Amino acid sequence: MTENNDVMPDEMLELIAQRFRLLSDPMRLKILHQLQRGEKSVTELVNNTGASQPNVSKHLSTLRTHGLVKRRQQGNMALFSIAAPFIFDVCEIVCDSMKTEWEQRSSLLGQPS
Amino acid sequence: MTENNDVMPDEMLELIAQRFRLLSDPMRLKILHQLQRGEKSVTELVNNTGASQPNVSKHLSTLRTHGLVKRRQQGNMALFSIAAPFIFDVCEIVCDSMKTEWEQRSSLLGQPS
DNA sequence: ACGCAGCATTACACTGCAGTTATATACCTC
DNA sequence: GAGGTATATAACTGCAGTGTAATGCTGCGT
Repeated sequence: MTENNDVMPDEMLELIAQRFRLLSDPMRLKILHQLQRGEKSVTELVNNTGASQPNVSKHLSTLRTHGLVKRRQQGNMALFSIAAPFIFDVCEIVCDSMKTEWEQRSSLLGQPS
Repeated sequence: MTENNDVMPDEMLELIAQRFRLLSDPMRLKILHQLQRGEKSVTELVNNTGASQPNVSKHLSTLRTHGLVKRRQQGNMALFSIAAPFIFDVCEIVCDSMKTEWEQRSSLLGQPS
């Protein structure tokens, strides 16, 4: 049997999973959240996130490789900014879902049957 | 300095990242995609995904632990279904983003400057 | 030219997690 | 209750990816 009801090749699933994986790290989310407020240099991100400089650079590198951020060189420093606004849409949905579930839990606890 | 501009505690980032991490595995996406078409038993999922039974069970277990699917026992078998519809919203956004980027690439290639 | 600040890259240790094998548990049928 | 089916769990292995320390590179100021 193993009917694979087509409509969704494994290759596609890999790509989608990869994109989610990029968002599955707290430090990367922190960096993206900082960038949401506009272009920032590496040093600024280091200061605002509390991570080490190599760490931030590495995250920015992978984010850029996968097209989530873009880089602009200005004199001595590198300025990064968001390249894929869809990020914030998915984050908002996830946040909302957490909020909703939390409210459901507390309302259930609030009025015991 | 290290101004942490509040508005987004690390604990929250951990939770969000965790949720994305659940969606960052192709096999789990495959399972969820199967469940999108309705309640399924473990054996059905095993057949439709091609994964081993322990593997599917384990994924279902973690998905359930984090509230993404729910379980209903019926006689001999366990029926699983989606518990967090928001999943498909975020997947749709990600898919759309990939599609958009792909079209941009191909349109750039299509009309060389 | 020299020294320094900003950033990237390398090599490496450590951790987490997916998948497998083997085994345990529950239920159904005869 | 014996045997088979459906699912869960445990222990283990291997790999991928995160963080760090050390080093390299580039452009700026003096």
